Amino acid sequence: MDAKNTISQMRRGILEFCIVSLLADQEIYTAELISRLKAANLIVTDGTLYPLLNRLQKTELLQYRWEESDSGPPRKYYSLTEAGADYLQALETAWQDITESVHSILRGNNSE
Amino acid sequence: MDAKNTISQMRRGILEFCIVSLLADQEIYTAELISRLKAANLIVTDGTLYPLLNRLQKTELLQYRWEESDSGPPRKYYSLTEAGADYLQALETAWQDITESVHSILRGNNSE
DNA sequence: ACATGCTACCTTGTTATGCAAGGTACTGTG
DNA sequence: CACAGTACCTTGCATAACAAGGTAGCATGT
Repeated sequence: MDAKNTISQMRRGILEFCIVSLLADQEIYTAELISRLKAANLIVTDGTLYPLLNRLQKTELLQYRWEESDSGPPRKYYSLTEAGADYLQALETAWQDITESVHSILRGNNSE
Repeated sequence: MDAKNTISQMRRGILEFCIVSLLADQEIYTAELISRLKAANLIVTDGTLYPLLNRLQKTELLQYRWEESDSGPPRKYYSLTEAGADYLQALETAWQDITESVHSILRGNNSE
């Protein structure tokens, strides 16, 4: 239970990074995002994603367009704005910095 | 400001992982932990660390002993308990899983 | 003896995120 | 026209990092 907690917490922010990455090259709607993330072992509920997507759209990092579906109500297909593409680059840099920090700590621990 | 926010959020949980890693082989007290983390580009304030260390100690993942200092009040030197060592292993696995998830998303994005 | 500064430990209030649970609305089917 | 399925969204909770502020031990200088 303790480990589970921190392992969830490790995902904070990373989820946003993954979503922005997935939207880099394609328009995706929410349910598809969820199954993409699930395929990468990142289990998320729609109650997590909708607020996140709305927040990113309100800050103009994401945009969407409605598209009708063959099997139900219309869907919001999201994509990156230009600012969103810049943001993705910043997140990629941040991710590299963090992994490097973690690795330097793991390395430092064994050698020192 | 937006990017800064998520980049901070990316560190959630990772900080705990780093601390447990640093304590794997040595006894360290708080100020030393902070400078070790700073050396790895993970800036943290003591207001973040003290609650974290107390929490880990209350859940019996960390233990401490008092040691007097030449230049001021005594210090709490922390180290891992046996449960803490197991916890570290769980965190290492979780970290590997997460980095793999992120990489699979980054890769998948370029190829698909 | 005492004031001052430094170090170390700790607490409180704020903000933000992920999640569970619950709710609304559109679409197709019998 | 009821019903199931899909898609979108909101509310309340728990947790973590942080800023700011507080207490107390120790050394130094007068």
